[in-house]
Amino acid sequence: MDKKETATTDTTEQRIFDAAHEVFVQKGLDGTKMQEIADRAGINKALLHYYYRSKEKLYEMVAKGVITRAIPVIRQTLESDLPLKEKIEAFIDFYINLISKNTFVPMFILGEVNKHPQYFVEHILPKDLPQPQKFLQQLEAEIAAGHIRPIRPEHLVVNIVSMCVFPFLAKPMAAIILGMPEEEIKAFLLERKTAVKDFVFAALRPDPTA
Amino acid sequence: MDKKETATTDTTEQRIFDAAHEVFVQKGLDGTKMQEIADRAGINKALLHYYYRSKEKLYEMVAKGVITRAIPVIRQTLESDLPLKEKIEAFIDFYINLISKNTFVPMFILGEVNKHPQYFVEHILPKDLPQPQKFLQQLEAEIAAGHIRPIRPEHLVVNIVSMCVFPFLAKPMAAIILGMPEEEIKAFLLERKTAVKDFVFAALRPDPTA
DNA sequence: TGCAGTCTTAACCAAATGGTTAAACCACAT
DNA sequence: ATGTGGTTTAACCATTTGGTTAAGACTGCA
Repeated sequence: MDKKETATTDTTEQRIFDAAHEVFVQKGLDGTKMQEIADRAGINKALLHYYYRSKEKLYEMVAKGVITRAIPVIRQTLESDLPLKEKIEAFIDFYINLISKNTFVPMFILGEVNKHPQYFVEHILPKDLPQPQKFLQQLEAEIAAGHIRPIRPEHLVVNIVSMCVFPFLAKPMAAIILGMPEEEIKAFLLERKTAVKDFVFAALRPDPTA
Repeated sequence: MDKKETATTDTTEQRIFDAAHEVFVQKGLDGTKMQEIADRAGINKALLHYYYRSKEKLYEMVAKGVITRAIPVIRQTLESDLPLKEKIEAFIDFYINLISKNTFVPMFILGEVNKHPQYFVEHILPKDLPQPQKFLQQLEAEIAAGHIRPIRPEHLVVNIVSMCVFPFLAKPMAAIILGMPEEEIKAFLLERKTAVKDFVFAALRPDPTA
């Protein structure tokens, strides 16, 4: 019997998982010490190995948890039948809401992807990723109909994701460079929900000569 | 006499610095082992401490080097007297050129900023950062003159930087999600020089009813 | 050639780190 | 009360890690 199948709230196993999630997400695989997870979970370090066998396996479970929590909603957003404009709005809302509630997560994912790309692709990323094809096709149809300005669809997707995610990544530096105190930068980041939509739709307006 | 003042090309000290730069930029402070730097520099590990005294001091010098190499050009771009459109173009060109030649650097900077924000601000970031005020004022003047569509200047700056930097950060994942092989993703990233400009200027067009 | 200063090496050190072990503890069933 | 299986503990282990040390090698100068 696999021990992990019996996990319920507030068991030792779950407490370890929650603590590990917090620490791994902040400090990544290399920066996380097992003793720190144990301290945070309020347990003896040997239990980490009793329940999860190794640091790497614990990390793998945590990382998979982080990724698989986002996947269904990304998939729903990308693959739904909503009209394009509403889909873009839903996508932006989703991304900014998700990240503002889990501010360490994007940095964690990107950090680990860049540090251990092979490992991440083979062990953490699910095989059935959401496919942007439907979204891209919708975009192409709107361009062909002259409703929006021509743009290579991949660039639009990358632009939107960039503008949603990066400001959270760069928050400490942005606060300094833009001269914003903590409360102000927080408000600024939430304001980006409307700012990004506004910018994207402004960019997508057809040329007046078209 | 401060040993570091005598550094010239291909001395042991410089070889250590170059090796440390490569490893720190890829693996960050936590993930970097001193033996690895020594191996890469082809020297005995004790020399790391002889020349740089500690891991932290070596890291500090490398990180400062990374930051200070970019600052003068960012400052020139932001604070120059170029017209706004040309300034935006120069900024985008600069950022994408810089990053495509140092693909690990943005991840390094963001990683370290997020992991050790206090330390980074106090020890690595120079006190005299480039000020975006002139750029922001130019933008406000153009908005007031009706030449460009109203946008909160900070959002525009953040949008531009986001679209320049993030795609390089997310390259491994983007390649998978967009189904692009290595050569194609490279070309795609360089293509973003024109794509980002195009998008930004499209977004800044005044509304036809204005 | 000798000397002093600098550079380099190999061995060593103490602490940290991920992991192991055996015994104690706990709950439940007989 | 005893046995059993599962959980937890404290001590321990081997390796890794950043750093130190002392001796040898090298260089430049008188």
